Amino acid sequence: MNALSKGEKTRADIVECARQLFYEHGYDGTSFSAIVEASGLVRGNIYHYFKTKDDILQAVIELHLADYRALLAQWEKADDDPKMRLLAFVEMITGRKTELVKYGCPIGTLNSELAKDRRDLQQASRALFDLFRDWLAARFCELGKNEEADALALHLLGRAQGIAMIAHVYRDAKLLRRETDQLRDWISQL
Amino acid sequence: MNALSKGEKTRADIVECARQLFYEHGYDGTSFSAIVEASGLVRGNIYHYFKTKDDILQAVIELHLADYRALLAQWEKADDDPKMRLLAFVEMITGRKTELVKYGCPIGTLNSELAKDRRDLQQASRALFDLFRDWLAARFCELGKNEEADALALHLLGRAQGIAMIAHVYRDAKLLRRETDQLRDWISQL
DNA sequence: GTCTATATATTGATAGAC
DNA sequence: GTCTATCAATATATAGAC
Repeated sequence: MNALSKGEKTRADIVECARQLFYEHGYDGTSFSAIVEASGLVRGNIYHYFKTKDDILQAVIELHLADYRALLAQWEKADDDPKMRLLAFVEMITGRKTELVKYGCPIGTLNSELAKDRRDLQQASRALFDLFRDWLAARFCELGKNEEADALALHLLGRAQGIAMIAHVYRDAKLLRRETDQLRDWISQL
Repeated sequence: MNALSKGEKTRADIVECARQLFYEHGYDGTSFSAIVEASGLVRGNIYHYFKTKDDILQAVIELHLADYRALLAQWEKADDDPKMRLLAFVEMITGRKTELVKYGCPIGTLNSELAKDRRDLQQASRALFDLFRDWLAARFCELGKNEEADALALHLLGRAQGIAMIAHVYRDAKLLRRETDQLRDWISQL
């Protein structure tokens, strides 16, 4: 099961390479050639799989969505307590601090870049924010905060984005740790 | 006084146009040609004033620095109370909400973009963060929070960045207003 | 499905007459 | 200080033999 044909595997390889390159160098900062080289393909061959660079980004966003959906499902499975589930979100941040300090938040930096000049693509990548927004809001509902659930979800998302951004700008993992501790306190006191 | 020679005025025009273009479309998203056109110059002429695009960015950063230094001085002059001075920082965010929702924070989005692939330039643009970081920390010192002044400054900067980012991603001015109200409360209760 | 060769546009940047 | 012409590099993208 889960067997991929050769073409499917090549396609999956391209998307995985592109995701990492987009994360490390940005969408605009990643050339078609860079993706081709990283994938071990030959120059013109990539066009057999993707017509345009924008198509690759769409596939990268879908891969992100699938991965994060699986992660959220895992958090829900691991614990029934809504506060523990919210803490799992914060744990993700501290657990990924090394890459966050180096490259920033994969969702935030992507959206931020695309929002400037590629509003069509930004709309697609905003689905990643929506995924977390809705999941977090559902947890706040579980806590009985139905009225303010969405506002609380956006607040927490914003806090997380701010932390990731400052930690990225100053390349400071200690700051990230200190700030996530405050987030944990905030959740505990809800 | 303050008279600019023709060359100096042309140079200042280029920098002002570049600043706006970098803000609206990003550094990488702004071509040399775009700056030339916006400045009303002729194609090759811009190289008389700036050897490289990176040089233009340096000048843009310095323009930003000068403007923000003047703004901070104005806030200090307007009120002696440290809390009121901190509130002036928050007022800036709400006062600029239209452009923040449209293009994000000029400092944050610039740093975020450059941090990905142009670490040399990011280091220069980080001076803009340092300017606010040091100024905010000085205000927390005035409040007697000497030990935690820098941590509080970075916390406030992060909160502001997170708010700007989410408001930008969702193009939502109401969210920005709601979140800055919370920042105001946070400052009042210090 | 793979590979070579190439088209076409745009980029940042330069040389040199005026 | 202004303008024209142009360069070299790189970008995305295509055609077509194998």
